[in-house]
Amino acid sequence: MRTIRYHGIADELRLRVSSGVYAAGRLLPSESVMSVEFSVSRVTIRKALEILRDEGLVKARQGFGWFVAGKPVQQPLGRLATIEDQMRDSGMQPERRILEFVFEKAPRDVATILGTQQVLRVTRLNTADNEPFALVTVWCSADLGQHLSRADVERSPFYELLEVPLSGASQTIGADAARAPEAELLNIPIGSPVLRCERITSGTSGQVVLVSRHVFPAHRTEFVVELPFAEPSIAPSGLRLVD
Amino acid sequence: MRTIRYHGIADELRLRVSSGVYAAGRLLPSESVMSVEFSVSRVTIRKALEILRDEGLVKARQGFGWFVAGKPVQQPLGRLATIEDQMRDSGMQPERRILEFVFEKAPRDVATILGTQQVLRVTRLNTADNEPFALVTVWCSADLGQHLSRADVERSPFYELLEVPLSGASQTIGADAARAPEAELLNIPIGSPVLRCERITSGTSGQVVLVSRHVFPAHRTEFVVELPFAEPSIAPSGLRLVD
DNA sequence: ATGTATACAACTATAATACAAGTGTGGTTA
DNA sequence: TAACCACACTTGTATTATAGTTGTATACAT
Repeated sequence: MRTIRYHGIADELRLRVSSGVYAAGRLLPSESVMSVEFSVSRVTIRKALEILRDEGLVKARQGFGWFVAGKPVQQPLGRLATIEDQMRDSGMQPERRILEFVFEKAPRDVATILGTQQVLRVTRLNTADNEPFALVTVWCSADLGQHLSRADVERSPFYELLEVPLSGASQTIGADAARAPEAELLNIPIGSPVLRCERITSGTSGQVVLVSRHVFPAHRTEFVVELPFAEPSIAPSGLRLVD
Repeated sequence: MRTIRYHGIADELRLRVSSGVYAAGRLLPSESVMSVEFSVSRVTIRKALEILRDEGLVKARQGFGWFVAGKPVQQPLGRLATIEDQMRDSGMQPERRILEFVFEKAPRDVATILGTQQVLRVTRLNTADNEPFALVTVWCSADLGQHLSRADVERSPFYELLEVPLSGASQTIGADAARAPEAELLNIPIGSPVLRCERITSGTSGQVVLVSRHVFPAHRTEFVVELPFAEPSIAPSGLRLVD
């Protein structure tokens, strides 16, 4: 299977940036240096860097260099309140009802993400004032889950029960039509639109810890995302920290 | 009865694609390579591949290669960029068709957000590989829009045309059922799920510059949010309840 | 009708190269 | 001391060349 060169290079550079090999605010090696390191032309290196620029990971200044963009991009996203907080603020009573708590063989896609076949699956229904508003399925590896009991997940949020420190997550948001079982549980007509969200939560060492799927009735929920734009961020002048 | 060669080859390739031997979004071996592998001519390989293309399993781009289709376009959030670049990276050919370009009185909600009654409204249809992909309506104040022509917005993304520096945006994502007019334009059945987004883009001095509404067919799009650090919750961040 | 062989056009990614424009540094000059 | 300038180095941009890819057509064999 052929791969496009600069995609692979972008992957490698993304790894270095996110893993801290290239620290925040510091200059990256120049395009020429990198082109020698990867044994490709400067054009190809640029292509890879431009991908990372589009992702907001790095920035460039003509005549100066490429440097790792700071954290400000990530700040506004993290500041958004979670749904439970908002519900409590508006005086609602959030509750969760555990529907299933089983150790089983994971669906293939989940298995490949988690890297394990045997998993613990917990399916729960979140309600607010006795109105269902979210159907959640969480998978984690059977190893991790074997310390948990059904009573545990009924009492506390999942994240508090795991002894693994969590570091980050990737969240995918899409729309879909409600299928029969979930429609019944959520008390909505079959085929009515729902928000479908898949979240992959990773540990500090980068391994995938949790996979969770959420289904929300569309008419009751929406996502809000704050998007920061290219701020005038100028790296301190005269600062060249290439080791 | 003679067995037709390329039917068998198509079966084999279909198997590889659906079983994940050829991962989604990645390139297949070139026609020449495959013709050697199957010991047939390039023409025969093409016939097999064209069968799979008709089935929507793979796509081709001249001078680039064949790649596995089916993966919905993922829009990374957390950066303010056009999705068209993203689509080009995944090997698609994005185009936009301007449906309407009118100066008019804004709907009340848009007028209150923009702070103006007289606005320029541009409605366009984004396509990828001649498949409708997004229905977008953009409003900006008539003052700002009067420098623009229909040809301008046909050629370049809206952001590049405005002389006002942009600072950030707030985006609301929800699901909905497709209504009649948009369903027809997007070539989907009425009532099928769509992603509905409202984006409010602001300038550096905080004033609202653009209001835009986007409608995406659900099966073709999803949004991705990268969260650097896990929120203290399994629930997706940014989700809010609709009043 | 089906498959092979061949040729060529159009397109893509990459390489190699050149030059413009911006930045920091250090030396020179007034 | 302060202003200036030359220089090395950077990114930004454009051009040309090339190998490899799909798109398409034609001739021919089975």
